[in-house]
Amino acid sequence: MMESFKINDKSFACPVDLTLNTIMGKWKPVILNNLMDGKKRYGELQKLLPNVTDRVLTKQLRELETDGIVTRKVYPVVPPKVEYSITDRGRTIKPILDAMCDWGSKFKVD
Amino acid sequence: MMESFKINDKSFACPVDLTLNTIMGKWKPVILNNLMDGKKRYGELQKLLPNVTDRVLTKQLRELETDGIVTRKVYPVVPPKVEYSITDRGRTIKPILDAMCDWGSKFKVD
DNA sequence: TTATATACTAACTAAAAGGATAGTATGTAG
DNA sequence: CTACATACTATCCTTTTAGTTAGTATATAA
Repeated sequence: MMESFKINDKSFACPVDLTLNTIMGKWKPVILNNLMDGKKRYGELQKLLPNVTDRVLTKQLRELETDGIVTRKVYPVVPPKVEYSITDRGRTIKPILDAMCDWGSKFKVD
Repeated sequence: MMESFKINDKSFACPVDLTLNTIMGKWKPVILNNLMDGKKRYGELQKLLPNVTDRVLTKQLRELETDGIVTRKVYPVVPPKVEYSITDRGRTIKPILDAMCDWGSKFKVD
């Protein structure tokens, strides 16, 4: 049988593919970088990422949640209050983000 | 003025975005991993990646070439012979691929 | 009673990425 | 003269991803 890599029911033949699939998404790296500094409410994330729409922000957060990278904590209050934080698994992604940051930084201009 | 990161005329506000944009593409990581072992002819890559079509393989190779990650050497013979190899810049991506490989490997199942 | 704040959801559109299939160019071997 | 090998290119289609705009729920404050 062929070896495979699984994260919440999605299967990949190659570990790199699994990783890319998990942390890709136009806004996921920024979201993660922000959450590395501590938990954030939905509205805070909105302000930190002014160019992402609600629909997309929510979607990326849900995917990260499904993959066990972030947790979503809902407070039963009105108006609603929801906090997002990074999980332990999520923290293990940091070396990758750092490596990507280092590589990309070599292309800085003025 | 805002800082930015540029790779062949594409601008990014964040180094991670530049990196993702450069190495993303469904087949780029595999292509790169294969080229790390040494140059390959087009037909060899085709055999190594049996699930990618010509159109897409060519496209990914061209993008990698444009970004200075691989070089394309054409021999003026018939039938054609073209060799792809990784550049020095391309080799610097290895730590990222390795980090992604390590992370994804934690999700291995039987 | 009305407005407010917050975190969404719905319906739709647009753009990007990837895939399928078929075809092209041409020196050389037979 | 014909077939062959190789590395593509051209069309068209499907899927995936992202973006736009508008709307919802509801305890509380005024």
